[in-house]
Amino acid sequence: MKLSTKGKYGLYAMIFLARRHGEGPQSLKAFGELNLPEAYLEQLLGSLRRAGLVNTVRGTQGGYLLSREPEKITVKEILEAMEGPLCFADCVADSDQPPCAHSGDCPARGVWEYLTGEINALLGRITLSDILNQNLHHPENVTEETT
Amino acid sequence: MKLSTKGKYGLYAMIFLARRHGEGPQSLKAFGELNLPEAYLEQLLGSLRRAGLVNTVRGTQGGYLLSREPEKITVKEILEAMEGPLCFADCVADSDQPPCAHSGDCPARGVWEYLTGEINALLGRITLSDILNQNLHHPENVTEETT
DNA sequence: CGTAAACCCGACAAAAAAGGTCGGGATTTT
DNA sequence: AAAATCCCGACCTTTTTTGTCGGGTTTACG
Repeated sequence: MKLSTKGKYGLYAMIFLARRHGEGPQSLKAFGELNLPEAYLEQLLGSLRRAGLVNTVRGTQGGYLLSREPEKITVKEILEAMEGPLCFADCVADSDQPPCAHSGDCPARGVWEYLTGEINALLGRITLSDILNQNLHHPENVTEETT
Repeated sequence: MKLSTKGKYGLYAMIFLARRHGEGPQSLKAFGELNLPEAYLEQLLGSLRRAGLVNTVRGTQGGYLLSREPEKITVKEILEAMEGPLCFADCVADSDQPPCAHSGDCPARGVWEYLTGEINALLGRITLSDILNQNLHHPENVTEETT
């Protein structure tokens, strides 16, 4: 149960851009300080662009910049751009999916849906500016369930 | 961002056992109704046993059974047994891990820690009996963030 | 206008992980 | 002893991940 480097690098790149927000386009070389494979990062930035999270300026002096304010970009969007939508079981995401072993009354289905919803909500609550400000609050609702 | 079949099959198997809880050992063949590759499932059940989640009885009339009551087994334990611990970035799980690109003040680290904690808590709250009873309540703390 | 600095893009490839299969061994009941 | 089971490691195939590479396109600037 781990995140791929795509997701990690993608978030690192976005955090980098958030820090430089307002300072004009950041060239690929500028990302050098992150110590990530440059050619690979270029690909990832392409995905982020196609997902509408970054804008690019071509030509000399060009580079990448956030398409929106850091407080309007969530971790959910970034990870989804890099790794596709969160999906615990195909039968949940894709409606025309096979039997999932126990069609009809599959008892696991509820779990997948629940988890997908909760985790997406969680990821959707965290923005780039929250990260810069280390503003990651624990929602104080964790109702104790210890029998 | 998807779960592997290991995680899925593992949970399916555990739900199956939870349903038959109290009915004695369930042989591998009994799992047949789940329509999963038998030889593969056998492997997975081995992992579940080694993780202490199922007990086995060998010999004729043998099979697998839950090692504890369904309300004492969480989805977290099951998924961890199948896929290893949740880990967004190595630097969080493993303390002697390399630079993670921006050692020192890595701003992403807080996110990984936060997410790991939240998701583990979430998964740890769901038990097999919750699943059988479709008792997946939304913790009513989801503070709306829609600006 | 020419050149250099950038991004853009598709093809390729090595390595790792996923997803199984197989054969035989060990245990236990009957 | 035979049959039903689990146990285990070795092996294999396919897919995904994690990149690399080469060349094309766009644009600022002198």
